[in-house]
Amino acid sequence: MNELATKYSPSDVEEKWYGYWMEHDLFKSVPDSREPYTIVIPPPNVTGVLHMGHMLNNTIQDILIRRARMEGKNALWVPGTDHASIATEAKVVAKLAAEGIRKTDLTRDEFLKHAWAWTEKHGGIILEQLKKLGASCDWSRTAFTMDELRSKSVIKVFVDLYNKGLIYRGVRMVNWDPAALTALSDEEVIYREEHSKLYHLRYYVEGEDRYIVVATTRPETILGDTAVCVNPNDERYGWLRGKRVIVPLVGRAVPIIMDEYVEMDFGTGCLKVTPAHDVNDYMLGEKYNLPTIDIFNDNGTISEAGGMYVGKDRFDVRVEIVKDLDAAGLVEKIEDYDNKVGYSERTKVVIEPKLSMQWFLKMDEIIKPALDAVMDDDIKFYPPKFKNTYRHWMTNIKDWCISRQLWWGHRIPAYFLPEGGFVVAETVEEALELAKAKTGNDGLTVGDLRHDEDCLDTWFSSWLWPVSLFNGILDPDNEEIKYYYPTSDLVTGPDIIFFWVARMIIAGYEYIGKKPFGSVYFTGIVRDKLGRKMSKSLGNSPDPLDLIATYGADGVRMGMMLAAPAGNDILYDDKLCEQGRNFCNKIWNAFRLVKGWNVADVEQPEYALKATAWFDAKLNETLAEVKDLFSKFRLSEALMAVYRLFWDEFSSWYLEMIKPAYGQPIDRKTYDETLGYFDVLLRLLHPFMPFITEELWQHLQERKDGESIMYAVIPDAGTVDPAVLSAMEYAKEIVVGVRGVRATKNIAPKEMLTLNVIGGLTSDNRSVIAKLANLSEIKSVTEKDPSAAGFMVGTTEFNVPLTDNIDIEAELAKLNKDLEYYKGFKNSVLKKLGNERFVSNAPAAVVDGERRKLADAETKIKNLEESIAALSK
RNA sequence: GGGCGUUUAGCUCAGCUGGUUCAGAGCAUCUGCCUUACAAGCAGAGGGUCGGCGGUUCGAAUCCGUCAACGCCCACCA
Repeated sequence: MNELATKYSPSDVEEKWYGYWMEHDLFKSVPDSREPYTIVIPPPNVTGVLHMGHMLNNTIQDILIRRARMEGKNALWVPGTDHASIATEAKVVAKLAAEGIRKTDLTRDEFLKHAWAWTEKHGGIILEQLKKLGASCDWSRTAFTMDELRSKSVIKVFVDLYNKGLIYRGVRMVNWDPAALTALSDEEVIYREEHSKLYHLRYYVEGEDRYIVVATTRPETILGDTAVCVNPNDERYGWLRGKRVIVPLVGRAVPIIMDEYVEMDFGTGCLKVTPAHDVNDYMLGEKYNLPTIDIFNDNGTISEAGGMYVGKDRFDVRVEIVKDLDAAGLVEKIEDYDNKVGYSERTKVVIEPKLSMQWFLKMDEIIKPALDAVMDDDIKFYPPKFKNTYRHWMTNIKDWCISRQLWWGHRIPAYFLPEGGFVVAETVEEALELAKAKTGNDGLTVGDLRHDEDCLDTWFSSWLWPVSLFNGILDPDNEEIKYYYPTSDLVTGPDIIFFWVARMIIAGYEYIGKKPFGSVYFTGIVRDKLGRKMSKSLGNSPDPLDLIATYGADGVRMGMMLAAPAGNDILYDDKLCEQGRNFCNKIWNAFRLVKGWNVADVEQPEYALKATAWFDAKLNETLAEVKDLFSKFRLSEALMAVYRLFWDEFSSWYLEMIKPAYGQPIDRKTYDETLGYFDVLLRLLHPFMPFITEELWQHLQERKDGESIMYAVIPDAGTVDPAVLSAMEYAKEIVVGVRGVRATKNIAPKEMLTLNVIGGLTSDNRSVIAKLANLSEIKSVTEKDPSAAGFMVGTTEFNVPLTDNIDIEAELAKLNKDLEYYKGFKNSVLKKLGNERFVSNAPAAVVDGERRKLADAETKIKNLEESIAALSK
């Protein structure tokens, strides 16, 4: 053990201990009599790879899990992956395309075979990456949103909600993704501000030479115009009442309708109405019974119904039609215009509003318990500002479009009947029975039923995650759901608050009648130094595995946590990981130091007794502080508290205080006993830095096979005597004062000095001061030695007699500067105390405080003046 | 167009219901050190009129108003 290298080398250590933890099943949890602490992982996309966001998120979860485990709780972190319907399907389609295979050439089953092959090949890579980070998930429970249990749960829930009348099917205007060829939910549409054009087009009045001008950002949609609308109060257009206008180029005559929906101030005050391709126009169409002309194919090209430009892409047509309109003299003008355009979250193409038959979940009633739970803090959000966001979404919620025109996902359990209509059932056999009952036709066979082609939105399975992981849908009374549910904390990004968090809360109440988790910790977004979100597409994100290789998993974990207050974005910088790595090295070397000591049950010298009494207090103080910070999810502050405890208090101060003379024995308290300082420090650090702490903890004492710091309990804080702490802070200031004299006077640390204390020193820690400042003597004197360099701590003046001549001018200048400062300070206090209203209004304690400040300042001024006088002689 | 949040040292942030020298921490910077655990280190030091303005108060980084900058969320103005 004495041949430890001077630098910590993470790679072998990490592999070794992760293997050890796995081999001994240390991550495993089963229900028992202990209090459970449970986290379900936000399931990453099954074919995804680890990015910086995962890194942050999962580090936090692991810290919480490990800490809970060390508090004696039965800690369970359940891992798993999400089938990510649209994202995965897009990847498979792209892969097939590269091989020259089109999705449309395949049957559903053939396609799914490819998709499963893809999933098996790439699936789970991300989970392996999490292991490198040290994630202490119970891998025996690894779940998948499309495994058998989860799939059955989803189908059962669909049927149940349908039977409750909460799921319905109908033709609605939905967000259509022309690349993925599917409907999307409102949440899957991202709006972006764009610089575009506002085209002013001429619509001639039928049979007249007069025309009106209509402004539009989408000239290609005139192919689907079935009306023009003006505001009935708009005097400019009263004459249009009852007339019809000619759609430019198209030549179709469409009616003028009048509705107050139209803003008179916007554009020209005339609105073209295309009911098939705009949500508002659709409403107008309904209201005025307008025909709808769907001019687009599913892939965004112009359909036969468009009549012109058939088969051409919508954006090409926009350019072309403007040219043609212009040639025909039908363009009044073209203005620059900024508007919001909706894009598909996944495929990044412009969304097309489209009328289609879809499945929806009614939201207005089902959300109620979920809204209350968060508003009443039954589920706590950290930071709480997200309560607002949540409430706003919940109170403006619309029905959830849950069907997708995709194959990779949970197929909707609806079966269409030959005579029209459909039935909904968990299995085709049940569906057949229902169909027979519904139609009265006993001759129906399974072959007569047509299974709905659509599958469900990915989030329709992940919203069940905290429930389905414990089989709470299929078997609501099982031991596991009763023990682990509600889970404790959820750690996730605010970007999926609606997609996932809100919906899990809804499902939790609907299916278990209880909240799914007690607290939600929203992490920030990881950004680069320029403030840009780190992403693969921008190429500004380091590969987390490279970082782990460079800095060690512990170093990276610490680096992430140093900059990650709850809810704040974190600006990533390699410096952070460097700091983490350096800290590992510090811990490593502190261990090398103490391990070299000769321990024995020996009587301790005075300075060591003082040091130990103080560090006891300091340690307990930090234990309490860290516990408090954890309870508030202030993890970066908790880490900083431990960091400073280890580096400053323990290494720089305590170890220097007790450092034995070469070969001298030292007592066991520092490291050679259970719950000795080193042991407790490692325990405190372990949730943040699991690998190095396990490595050193195993070196600390002989351990049994299977024993691990993972289950070493973090002790509760003992009582702290604040007087012990402040006494040592005072002693430290004196030491710093002497060191300052050494630094300015160029005196080597090994040269012993005498310290004169004017008026004498009141301190229990003289022995510690003498040791750390390397003093041969601490002497009480009555006045300053003119050849000494001085400093002041509190109201006491100290000086160090020097053998060399000192620079009297410099010393005087320093003293005078101090004197000026304290005189100014005294004046401001005097002014305050001279203020009648302050003295009569402020609480007595505050006034007393000011009086004390005044007395202190006066003492200091007197001391300084005496020193100056002595020096000036 | 609505709502929310942020603005404190060069950087990232902490400062809870106004009052103990409250203006702090880490990093970075500067100076001196290869002092027998650690140069990925040790010792010491410098650095901010708390975004601007106005108000409440004996007293404001903290409370109120207002302005500015930045960020996020939501919304059907073509």
